[in-house]
Amino acid sequence: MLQLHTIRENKERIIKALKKRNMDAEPILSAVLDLDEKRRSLQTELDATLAESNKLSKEIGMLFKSGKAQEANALKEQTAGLKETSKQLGEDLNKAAEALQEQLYLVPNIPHDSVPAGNTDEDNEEVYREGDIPELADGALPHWELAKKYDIIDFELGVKITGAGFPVYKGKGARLQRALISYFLDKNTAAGYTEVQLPHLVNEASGYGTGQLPDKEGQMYHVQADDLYLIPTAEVPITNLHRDDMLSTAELPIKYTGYTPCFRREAGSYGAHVRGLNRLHQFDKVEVVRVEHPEASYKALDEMVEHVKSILKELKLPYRILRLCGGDLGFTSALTYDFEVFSTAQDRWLEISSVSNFETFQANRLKLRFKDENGKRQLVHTLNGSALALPRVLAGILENYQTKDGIKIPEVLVPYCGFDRIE
RNA sequence: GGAGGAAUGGCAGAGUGGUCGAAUGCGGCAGUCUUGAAAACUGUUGAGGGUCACACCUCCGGGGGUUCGAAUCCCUCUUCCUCCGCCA
Repeated sequence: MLQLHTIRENKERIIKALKKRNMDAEPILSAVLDLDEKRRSLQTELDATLAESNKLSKEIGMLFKSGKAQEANALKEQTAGLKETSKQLGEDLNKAAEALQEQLYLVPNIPHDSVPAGNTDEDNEEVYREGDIPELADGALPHWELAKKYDIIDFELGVKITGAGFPVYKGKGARLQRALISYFLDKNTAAGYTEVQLPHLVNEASGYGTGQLPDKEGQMYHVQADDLYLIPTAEVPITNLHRDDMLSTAELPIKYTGYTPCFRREAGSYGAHVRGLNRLHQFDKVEVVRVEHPEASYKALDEMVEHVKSILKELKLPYRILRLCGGDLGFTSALTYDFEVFSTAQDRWLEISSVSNFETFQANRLKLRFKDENGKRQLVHTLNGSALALPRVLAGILENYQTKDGIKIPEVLVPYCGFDRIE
């Protein structure tokens, strides 16, 4: 959520920046500013009315104390009208504030200057590429075939016990998955991130805090009986750890890493591109989250990018980094880098990490602030990234490391797996 | 799940209808003293809105109500504690 004063002072600049998202923000920003003005004038009016009745109440109190009951009772009659007025103003004020909030929730974050214009993922800008794309022998298989061949992931069993998009990992498949989680967590904690284990269900306030609500309500699983949501990413519980906090500069930066399953309804997406592990309703992910001083946040973003690079390098997977264009940029993000590994057998790139700076967008919703060097309260910047998302990394490993008679395990994972081949 | 109790400023803890946004202690900040530090002493110190700055308004877990007036009374929700039951 953007801050009102930012909109008041930078309307034209914001409109221009939001054009990168292919959005004409003029109407909504004007509506926001109108509602803001309305809200404030109602507030002023209400304040004046309340000040008047407060004054009268005090007088009445003093009169009673000094035994002048009659005069007091006479004053009482004067308060009736004020009461009526303030009640009405209060209602109007609430309505205006609600309408304002509603509009404000619809405004996406302002893209960073470096965000390229563009409409779709085809307009994303490749900024880095590393690793050789292996030449596979004839008969190389996509991972869902490999999964079947070596009996390491069973999609049909998942369908039986739950539904499509809930795979069952078996034997060395399950072990490899667990190995990846441990390896990622070890890498992240070595880089200074504090490991946390989190609830996999969150309440409504948390959903609003990180921006999944209200705009992405349909993408989360909702447990109606208790009004809780299954987390779509660890970002939600982690970032909300600091909701409503007032931090000191000494506490910054805060760095967390956490492994959780992630649940996404992904309603309406079916077809060839979602086969196998490519898109699931439940998947595992290790996330990193940072809470930063505003002046340090872009340096932090670069650090996160370098960190993810170091992991992919160790796994020896061919990957590229994209700077997302305005049209592809997430609602809450100011700047996002996507990491994609090349899936040899599918001959396409698979997104395995997304690293973003949200600047103050989430912090404003979260009321997550700190006292700066001058003792002034400021919103922090929040950032997060996957390090890494499991299924597509697994797909990449299976496909890129396959040989005629088995799948090799990347060297760094062998100690975690306890085996070096899947046959 | 049942029965009781509680929720107040960074923390602890007073306050049961009228200058209470809230005593007191601790902590924080500033100063005096000191070569420096500690101790002691003095002052200062909640948040949000609003204003150039004041004024002013709101906030004592959330929501609603009674009253001229609510931290204080009533209803309701949430959370925590104690006891009982159940349980990995």
